[in-house]
Amino acid sequence: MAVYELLKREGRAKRGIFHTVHGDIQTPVFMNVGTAGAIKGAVSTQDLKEVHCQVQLSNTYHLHVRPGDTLIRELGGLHKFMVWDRPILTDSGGFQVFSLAGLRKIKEEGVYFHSHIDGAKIFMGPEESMQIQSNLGSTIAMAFDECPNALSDRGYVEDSVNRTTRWLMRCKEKMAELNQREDTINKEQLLFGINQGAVFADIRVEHAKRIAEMELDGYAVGGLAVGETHEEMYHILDETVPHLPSDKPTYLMGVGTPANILEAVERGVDFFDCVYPSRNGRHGHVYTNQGKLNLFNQKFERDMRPIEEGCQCEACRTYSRAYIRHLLKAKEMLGMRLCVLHNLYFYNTMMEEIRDALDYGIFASYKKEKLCGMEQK
RNA sequence: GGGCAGGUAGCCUAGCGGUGAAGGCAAGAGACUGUAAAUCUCCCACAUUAGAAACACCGUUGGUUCGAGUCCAACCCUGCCCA
Repeated sequence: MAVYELLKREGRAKRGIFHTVHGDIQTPVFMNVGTAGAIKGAVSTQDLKEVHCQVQLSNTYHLHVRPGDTLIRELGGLHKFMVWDRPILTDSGGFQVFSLAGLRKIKEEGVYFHSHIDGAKIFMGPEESMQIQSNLGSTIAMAFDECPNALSDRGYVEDSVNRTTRWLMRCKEKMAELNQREDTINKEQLLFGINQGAVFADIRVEHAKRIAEMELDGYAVGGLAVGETHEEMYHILDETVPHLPSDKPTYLMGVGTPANILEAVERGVDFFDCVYPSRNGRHGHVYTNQGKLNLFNQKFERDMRPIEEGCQCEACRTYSRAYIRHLLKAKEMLGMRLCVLHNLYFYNTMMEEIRDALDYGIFASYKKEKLCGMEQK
C-alpha cells in the first residue's frame, strides 16, 4: 500500500516521497501529460526518462475512446502497452466534462458524452471511470468528478459539488471491489479524491472537510486555472489546502505556469500537471530562467545561442535558437520535439530545484529568486 | 513575323459594368493551465480612431460609360503554338 512520507516542511510547503508499486515519487513533482498515452510532440518514454520525468499522466476518456481500455487490458495494461515502468496517473474523464461541455449531458448517474472522434454515444459515471482506470492499471486513479466552469453561479456549484461527493463515494466503493478481483492488473491501484467548489472558499472548505474523512490515498484540488484570476486561485489554495490531510499528497490539477507551481508549493501542494510545457513547446514557446521565449519570432533568426545557456537538455546541448526557429518555421517535427523536450526538462528540473531548496530549508529565497528571474523580459 | 492564352499584393489565384477588390500561401505578432489544440486569433494592396475626408497605377496609355480590374483600341511584357 502506498505511503506518503513527509520528509520536511518549510511553512506550509512539503517535501516528501510517495511510495507506490511502480516506484517512489519524490515530491513536489510535476507529472508530464500524455493524454492519449504519449506526450504530444513525438516524445518517447525513453525521452521522458532523459528529461527526468517521474510520473506520466494519461486520460481515461481518451484511452477509452481510442484504442479502448479493454484492448489495453488485454495487452497487459497501460504500463506494458506504452513501455513505461514508472508511475502513471490517469485522469478520470472529469476534465472532459468541462472541456467537452458542448458534447455532453450531466445526470446523477454520470455523464453522457458524444465522442469527439466519431460522435458515438459514451456513458461514463463513477463506476465506468473506475472500471476503465482499473483496466488501464494505472498507479493512481482519479475520482470521477465534475469540473465546473469558473464562472458558474453559487447555486450550480453547490449542486455540482454535492453530486461530485456522491460520485466520489461510488468511486471508492467500486475501486475497492475492483482491487479485490483476481484478474485486476494493479490490485494496489490508488484513488485520489478531488475537491471542487469553483471560487467559493466556503464551499471548497466544506467539501475538503467531507472528502478528508473518506480515507483516500491522496487529495486533489480541481477546477482551478479554468478562467479565474491567479489571485483567486491562490486564495482558494490558502483556504482549502489546510483542510486536506497533510499526511497524504495534495495535487493541484492542471496547474500550471512555473510561477503558479512555485506559489502552490508554498501553499502545500505536492503534485502538479499541466499541458503547458508540451503544448507551448509545440507552439514554439520555450521556458527559460529569464522568462518565456517565442522561437517563432524574427529576432531569433540569427541567434546562435542555445535556448538556455547551461541547460542540459538535448535541445540546448546540441542546437541553437536559430536552427530550432528554422525547424519550427519549416514545420519540421524536430523543431516541436526539441521545444517540448526542453520545456519538460525545464519543468522537471525546476521541481528538482524546489525539492533541493526544501531539503536545505531555503525554499522561500529560492522561490523569490526564481520568480524574479523569470519576470525579466 | 503570325496565332492563341495571360498580366490583380512577396507568391499563387478569384472577380467578367457599381466591391474602399475575395481566397490560399508566405511574412509579422498574440493566445493557450486535469490536451477535441503540430491548434486558434489578429495582421498583411494608399491611408487609417473612418471622414459622405483624403489618397489610391488591378501591365501602360487613351477611349466608351453616370460609373471600368471588368467593355474597346494601341502599346509593353510573359507563356505556348506556327513560321
